[in-house]
This record gives sequence, C-alpha cells and structure tokens, in this order.
Amino acid sequence: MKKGDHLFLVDGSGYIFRAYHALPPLTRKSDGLPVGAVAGFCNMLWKLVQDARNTDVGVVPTHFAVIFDYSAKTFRNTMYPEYKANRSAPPDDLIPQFGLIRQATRAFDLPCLEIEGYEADDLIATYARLACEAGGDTTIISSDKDLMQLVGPTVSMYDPMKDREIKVAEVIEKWGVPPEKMIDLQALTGDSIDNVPGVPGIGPKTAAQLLEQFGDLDTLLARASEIKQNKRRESIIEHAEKARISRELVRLKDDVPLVEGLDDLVLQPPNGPKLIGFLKAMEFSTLTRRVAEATGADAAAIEAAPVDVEFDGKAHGPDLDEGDAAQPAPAGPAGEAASGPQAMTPAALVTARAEAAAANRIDRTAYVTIRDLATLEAWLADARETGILSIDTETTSLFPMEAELVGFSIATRPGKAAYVPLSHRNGKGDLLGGGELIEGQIPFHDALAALKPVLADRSVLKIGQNIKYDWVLLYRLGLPMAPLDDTMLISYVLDGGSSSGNTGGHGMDKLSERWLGHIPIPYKDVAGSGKSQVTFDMVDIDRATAYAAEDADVALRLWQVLKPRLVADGLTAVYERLERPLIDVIGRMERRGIAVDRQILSRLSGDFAQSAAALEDEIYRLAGERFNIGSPKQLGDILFGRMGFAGATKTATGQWSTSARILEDLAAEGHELPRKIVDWRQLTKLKSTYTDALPGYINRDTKRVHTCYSMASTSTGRLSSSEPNLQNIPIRTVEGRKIRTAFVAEPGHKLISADYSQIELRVLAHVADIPQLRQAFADGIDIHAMTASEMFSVPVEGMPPEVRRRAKAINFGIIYGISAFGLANQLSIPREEAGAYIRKYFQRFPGIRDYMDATKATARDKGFVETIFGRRAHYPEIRSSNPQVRAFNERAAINAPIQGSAADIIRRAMVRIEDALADAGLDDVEMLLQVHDELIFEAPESRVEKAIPVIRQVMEHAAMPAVSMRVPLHVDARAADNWDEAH
DNA sequence: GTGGTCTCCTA
DNA sequence: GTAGGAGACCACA
Repeated sequence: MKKGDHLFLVDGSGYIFRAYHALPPLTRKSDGLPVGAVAGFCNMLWKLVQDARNTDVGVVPTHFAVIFDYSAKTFRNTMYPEYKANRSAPPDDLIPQFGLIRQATRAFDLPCLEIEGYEADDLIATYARLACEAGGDTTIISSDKDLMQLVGPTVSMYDPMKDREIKVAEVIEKWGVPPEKMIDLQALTGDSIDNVPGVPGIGPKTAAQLLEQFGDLDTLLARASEIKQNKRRESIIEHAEKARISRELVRLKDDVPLVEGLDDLVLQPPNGPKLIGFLKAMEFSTLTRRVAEATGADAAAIEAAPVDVEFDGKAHGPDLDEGDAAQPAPAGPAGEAASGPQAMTPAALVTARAEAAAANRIDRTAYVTIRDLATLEAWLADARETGILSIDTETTSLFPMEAELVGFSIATRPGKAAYVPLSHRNGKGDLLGGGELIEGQIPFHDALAALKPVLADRSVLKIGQNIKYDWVLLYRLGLPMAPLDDTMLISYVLDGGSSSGNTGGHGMDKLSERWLGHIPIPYKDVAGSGKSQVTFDMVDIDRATAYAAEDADVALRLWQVLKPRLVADGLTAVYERLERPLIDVIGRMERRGIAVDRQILSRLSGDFAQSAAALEDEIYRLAGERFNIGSPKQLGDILFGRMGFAGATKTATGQWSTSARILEDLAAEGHELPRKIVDWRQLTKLKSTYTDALPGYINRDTKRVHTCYSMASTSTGRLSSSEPNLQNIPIRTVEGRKIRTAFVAEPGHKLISADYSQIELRVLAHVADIPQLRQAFADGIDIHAMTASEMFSVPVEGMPPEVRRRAKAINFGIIYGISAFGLANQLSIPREEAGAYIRKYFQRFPGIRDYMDATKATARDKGFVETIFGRRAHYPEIRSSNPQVRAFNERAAINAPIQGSAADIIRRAMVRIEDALADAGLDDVEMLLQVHDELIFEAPESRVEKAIPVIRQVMEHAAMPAVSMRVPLHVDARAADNWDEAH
C-alpha cells in the first residue's frame, strides 16, 4: 500500500444486525429461507464495488475487506467476564443469514476476515493503523459508535444505509467530543447492550460536559471532588474503577496479530460468473441482472451455485451464550469446531429461549415511570441501540378510532420496561367531565415528538401484542410505525387451530401464563369493572405503571420465546407473507371505515317496527294471550305445550326448539301462527341487530363506521369482524338487502365489490385434483349442475331445479366434512337417502374420498392440517376417544385446508392490491372491507373503469407464484352507489 | 352485572 | 356437515 491508496473496511457483523432490522423481511421464494439481510448486504457491496470502478466518484477503494466477529469469547471476557453477557440471542430468522453473508463476501471475491479472540472492531483498528502508517486512507463502512474513536485525518466512516459520511465534525456533532475522546466518553457512559458498566447516572451529555471541563478521564477521576453536583460527584468517585475497566473494554486493540496483510486486500475486478452463481442461488433476480449487465456475463448460462445453509449462527458474537444449558449443539464449520462459536439449531434455540423465559421471573418493582423528556429520550436511544422497542398504548377506549391516548409503555430488554403517563387526570371530574391533569407528566406533544422518529425508524423493530390496535391509534395521532412484529400473530401462526384458535387463545394473558409462567395484572384490577369501571386516565399512575409496563415487558419476552419457533417449525413464510404485511393493510381499512346513511337506517327501523307491531297483535290474537315472543322458552311452552302443535323437538338442554326450521315446517302444514312468528323474528332481528345498532357505530369525527378486524380469532385463517360485524350484513332476503343500501359511497365516488366465484370448490378441485371439477371450472360451466349431471346421469340442459339444489347441497357438504346426518337435515330427506347420495358422490369422484381420508390421517398423525400455503390448523382432539368429539374434529380438519386456503388467497390479494393500484396510478382507490371472499373498495367515479381490471387481476392471480392452481380463479366485480347494487 | 343458551345473520 | 359475531332472554351471583 502506498500514499493515495484507499482501504475500505466493511464492518460485516455490525451490518448484519442493522440490515436485518432496517430492511423489509425477505425470504427466498422457493423455500422460505430468510435472506433479507443477505440481500441488503449484497446490494451494498455491489454498490461499493461498482463505485470503485467509477472514477467520477470522489473516493475510490484500492483495497477492500469485509470483517466479522469470530466468536463469543474475546480477550475482553478475560478482562471482564460480564462483557456482552446480557446480549439477547439474535432473531431466529437472522441466524442462517450469518453464514450466507460470509458466503456472499467470498462470492464477491473479497477478503472475508475474522480472527479468534478478537472482535471485528479490533481488526478494523489494526488495519486502519497499518494503512495510515503506509500513507493510505481508510473508510470504515459502519455507523457503530464503538468505531468512532478511530476517526481522524486519514480515517473516516461511512453509513451505507443513510448514505452519510462520518468524519471528525460529525462525531463532535453527535457526541459533543472529538473522536480521540470517544473512549473516555464511552468509559463514563458505559453501554447497556455490551454490558460495559460505565458510571451510573452519567449519560452522553453529562460525560461530554465533564470531559470538556477536565480534559480526559484520568484527570476527571483524579479531580472528581471538584464536581459541584452532589450525586454526580459521589457516583464518579464510587465508580471510578468501573470507569477504568470500561475504558479498557471500549478501547480497540490496534495490534491484532493478522494473518492477511494489507497487500492481501488489493481490490480485484469482480468475478461475474462466480457472483452470479451465488446471487441466483439466493434468487436475487434484480441484482443478478445488474451484475450480468455490468460484467458482461450471460446470467442465463450460469447455474445457481450450491449454498450451505447453517443454523448455528457462526460468529455473530456472544449472542448464543444462553444456549449453554441447551442441548449439545452440532459442530461449527469444518476446522473451526473446537474453538468456534456456540452452535445452535433452531430447535435448540427454541428450547433455550423457552427455558430462559420460564426461569427469568418478572419483577414489577423494576418498572419505571418516565416523567421527563430527558429520561424518555434515553430510553428511546436504548431502543435504537437494541433495534427493538416493545410498545403498548393505554387509552380510554377499545376502539382505536375513537380512543384517546392516556400513556404508553415501552420495553427495550426483558425486565427493562417503563410507563410514560401523558394524560392521567385526578378524580375531580365535574359536569364537564374533565378533572385536572395530574402533574409530573411529559407534555403530550413533546412526548409524541420524541417517540415519533423511533417509531418511524426502519432499524428499530416495534413489537406489540395485537399491535394493529396501537398502529391505528398512533397513525391517527400522526405517528406512523414500522416495521412491526406482533406476538399475537406469531402465536396464531404457530399454534392456530381449534385447540387454541378461539377467542382469547392468543391473548396476552394466556400466552404469558403458558410461556412465561406468569399471570399479568388483570385489567379489572387497575380500572375496576362494571359500574365502578373507570377509564384508564383515571387510574393512579403507579398502578398504571405496574400494569402497562408489564404488558410491554411481557410482549417482549413472548417475542423472544415465540419468534424463533417460526424458523424451527418452518412457518416463517406464513408469518412474513400472510400475517405481518397485512397488519398495516387492515389497519388502513379500519381507519378508512365505510360511510353509512343514517337516514336510510332510521327509515328502515320505522318500517320494521310498524310491521313487527302489526304482527305482534295478530300473534297475540292467534295465541289467545299476550306473551314475550322473543323468549324461546315462553314461545315453546305456548306452541308445543298449551297449543299442542306436532313435530316438536327438544334442544340440547331439554327446551322446546323453536328454530326457524321447525316453525317453517309447521307453517308449511298451513298453520298461521308459526308463519307470523318467523316473520316477526326476521323483522325484529333486522331492526335490533342492524338498523338500530349500526348508527351507534358511526364515528363522531369521521362520520363513518370503522369495524375492527381480528386477524387471529379463527381456526382456519379467516378474518373476523366485530364492533360492528360487517361480515354478516343481510343479503338473502328482500327486506334484509335493504340494509345494504345504507352502505354508500361518498358523493362523486362508487363502491366496488369484487368477489371470488366458488373459491372453496375451486380450492377443493385443486387440492383433491378432481378431473371433472377441474374441467368444469376450466370451461366455466355451472359446477352444481355438472355435479348433478355426473351423479344422477341427467343432462345439464333442462335440469329440474330440485336436482341441482341437491347437488349444490352435497358440494357444500363436502367442503364442510360431510355427514349423512347433516345432509339429511339440510335437504329434509331421510338419513338413508342422504347416505346413498354421499356413496354415489364418492363413486363418481373417488378422488374426494381419497383426499378426505388422507386429510384425516394427516391430522391424526401430526395433530394439524395445512393450507396450500403452509398455514397450519391444529386439531389434537381428533384423537379423542369420544366419537362425537372425534367426528367433529374430523369434519373441521377436512374443512380447514379448504376454507383456510381460500382465506390465504384473499389475504395474499389484500397484501398486493394497494401496490398494484398505486402502480396503475390509482392510489385514490381505497380498500374498505373484506367479507371472506369479497373485497369492497371506494373509488372516485372516474377511476372505477380503470380500477376494476387491476383488482380482478390481482385477486385472480393471488395464489401465484407460491402456488400454481390447477383451476382458474374467477372474480366478479361491479361498481355502484351502494353495497346492495354493487354486489 | 356475568355467563350460558338460543336464535339468526354472513361466507 | 365448516367458520364466525351479536342480540335477547334468563338464571345465576
């Protein structure tokens, strides 16, 4: 190396972690291998190497190396055993990427350096010193503050993510001291991440000020008695020794015995074919193309290179130390096993995390109430260091669209959690409702302003339990939040199914008890319940802190336990493609809401009330007495007791059944009273559930109805909608449909409804691979008529409606895990006849029976079934000795892959549709609702014609490229002023 | 006031 | 026969 040469040193280990959190998660298409950080790394390296050949750019590297940490143990551990002892394990889907990034480096033909016993930073320090001595310059590709001590006249740093150079001036600007004092500064402040102790109570600001005053650490320690502030003085005197140890920990070693000298680092021209082979193996098509163009290689002629995927996390520092207690780990790469890193398989990591979580008890007394901005800033800085922020909002309402923020809690590491009260009030609320703001709370907007950049920071992962709620609320307050991880959704992906999928199955309390062995404070205990319940702003701040900080702490701990299971169980792709990207998509739908015309509902309510009143009079006349028609008990007594109608059946609890089915049968025999009761029920149902209830959900500010979608409450992967449920708005009767006319588009806009035609039958045709069904769907013919024609040997032409109706019932029955009992019930035919139909059906479509048998066998064998995208639904009770329980679980297990695959397909469509619309210049077309196989959009009138083909295209191809369906998907779409006409 | 039961709305 | 949510009633506390 000579004067004028320029050495680039990439801090590989540092980059991995930052890229992982900063970049959107990416998985290899073919097998779900997580490769997001690898992709970021390759793009960065390529850009750096390319710039090297472009002489227009100011800085041209002549020497180049990528440097990694070797292993857990370094000389610093000998000096201070606790060094980096409390680091948490890396995210599970990052682990395989450590090895891949080293392979990427070699594919670039760049030196990939690491030395046992030293950190990457020490090697960087050593090479930088050598380069300086040889008269060359050095650029360190990193933004790590630990490296800033090296910055000087010939050494600068470069942050590849922010495209920002860090020189002496930038260091001073950021830390208040020049680079040569960074060591002393860090010795004082310590580093919670690396477990460098420092002096308690001294942060960067104070440290800089002290160094300014005293010059350096030794002088400061010698003259500590001169410090005026009592606390500060005592702390420094007491912890002087810690400061000295800290200084030795943070001081980088610049005389590491190197294997490769500077001359080994001379930058070579890129080896196109070798690099392309690796990029192809990673399935990075864009970069492959770029490299091919730049190097003149023929990408098509190059085969993907073999790539080793290791799950042992080679040399990413001491992060896997917690694995000590876990199972024996497989050896590391050849030749490095003996002294190499703690090796750990995904399964071992899962075990280790679960054991650690169960062992680390929760200590509520350690939680902090943050009452001033500086403390909040310090916590948020910690989050930027860890790259992790567990967050939970406390509000006055369960509806995020109308809730007021009362405070929020954060956690950056297990046990380190705090609550930030913002608008707690004292109890002196008067007629105006107010009460006075309690003192000792950070001004609302100041706190949010501090929080905002961290929430938006792509390099800080925000973790929450049901984080969609917080996302919607915070977005409303002008605080967008990304990226996100949701412990509820992770649990849902891992353990979904009837055993845990029902309401509350993935709730925080349940998860905490199960995984942490800890029961969090119930909400009731802080806010009361029933009449005495108060909103959270009235809760005492100390009690609020215990409750709220615990939630953030628990969410973080759950995340540590649950996230690694995704990789171990092969469910990363399901989470990353079907859950995580949907959080903000659905959040936006909830935020938009849909306009509901109050006048229409009010008029309908009046109409329904009038008709129902008229029916009531007649019912009393026919019954000969007044009674509560809405009481099944009283009604049953009158109909089957006093009046003695025939055909009575009992419900499970021995009551007379008065279901519509029974009453219809009686009506069919010519009885007037049951008919009127059925009609009365329909009207009162429509009135109470819809026309009376819906106006109460119209938001005061937006004038729209904002339903809440639950992403984790079904066993199959469907969404559910509540408060109000907009997935059960009537459609089957003329009267009911009128309610749909109240769902309207804004003036100048239209509602677009796009729904999948027969999606579940198409999925069935695909998974069971039934030739006749596939053909029928390919030809676009009436599927129920085709079924009838096959079964009963009747031509489709001129088929009696009754024949088709029966075939249709059978088709649905198949999807539901058919039983003769159920089909008989549905069609009102004898059980024997229904059984004969089913036998006939299986005769004509033997593939269906094979599929059903295979599904049941899988469920019994593994305890779960899978959708075509790999989502699992667990049915452990399929092994029950109770025949009823077993049969029920068998039917559910047969239905789940069909219903669930359809649900996954529409989820995929929802994830893609916003971008597709935006790409077509239609970003003013907004998705509002999802009703299982239907999506509702609102669009300016002028956009409708252009939007419909885009929507249809996305929906019909939503399964691709993960699954190539054997049958086409078909979508019907229409636009109108209201939902009734659009559907 | 809470929880269970019945009924009924949807895909 | 599958998957949901909600309102009314009623017996329990």
